[in-house]
Amino acid sequence: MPELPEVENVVRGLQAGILGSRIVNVRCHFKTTVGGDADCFEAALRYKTIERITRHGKYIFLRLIGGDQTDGTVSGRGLDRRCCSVELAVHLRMTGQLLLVERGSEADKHTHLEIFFEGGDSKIVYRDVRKFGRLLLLEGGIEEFLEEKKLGEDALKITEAGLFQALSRTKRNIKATLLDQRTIAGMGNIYTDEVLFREGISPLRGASTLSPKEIASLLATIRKVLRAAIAGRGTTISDYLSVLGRSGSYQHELLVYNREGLPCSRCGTPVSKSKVAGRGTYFCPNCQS
DNA sequence: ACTATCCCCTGACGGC
DNA sequence: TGCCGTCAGGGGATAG
Repeated sequence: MPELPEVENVVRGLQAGILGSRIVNVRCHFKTTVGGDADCFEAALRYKTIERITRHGKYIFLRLIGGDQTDGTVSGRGLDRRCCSVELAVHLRMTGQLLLVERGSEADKHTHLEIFFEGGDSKIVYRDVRKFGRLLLLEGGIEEFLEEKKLGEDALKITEAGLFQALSRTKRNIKATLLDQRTIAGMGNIYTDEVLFREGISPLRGASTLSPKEIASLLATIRKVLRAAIAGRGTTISDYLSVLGRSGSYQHELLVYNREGLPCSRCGTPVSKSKVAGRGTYFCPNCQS
């Protein structure tokens, strides 16, 4: 399940692989992935150039410019380029993958989209076993989209003051609050459990009961864990792969997630699993309170 | 406004 | 071997 570190690795892979490339063809095999109208989506992408690739939380944004011409020149030369740029927002949800593969490789039954580029011998494919992921063309800009979704600050950018404010105004527990993308964007089930374990905080603890000191420590750990996971090329439990098809390595660094019944690395008590905020939640009943 | 629950979707897995 | 139920979970929709 791609969370911030996995998405960041995908962004870096895309930047290395397709930044500046011009799209010459798009094939959509499952229209729900692109919001329902495959023809419209394909036409909107065709002949555009990928100018910028960014991320906010678990969303990837590709800025596309140009298009509407087949002769290779950037349209609107001498005009305001912004008038023909569009943002493509991508959310991988649970099992989505963006892969850079050989142009001639066959699309399997889980490949929902193929994007072909000018020159070169590769293409980008979007695969998604469970079909939860979406690729969405934004009418407005990124800022407008973030506002509409009410997304919180990115987990690597939020300040102590910002996190304090977000945690103090809810009656929910800390796990549900950190998972809520409107509070802080980028945390998912795995990294939330890991961070709370490292902080010795029970997932059931009320978010608003954390002291400023605890919040400062929590944020430092959020940053530390996310950065280490990015450096470890993400966590591969079942589906996550980099753009080049490579597994992550951070699953080997996990201290509680997926470790039900195994001894806590700090005190030896068996790691518990229960359902919190509707998610399978791993924690040490002795170390976290 | 806030919170909890259901739903989407497929593959893996356990029980019989 | 195969059938069936359950689980996994991000986020949108809906209900309370």
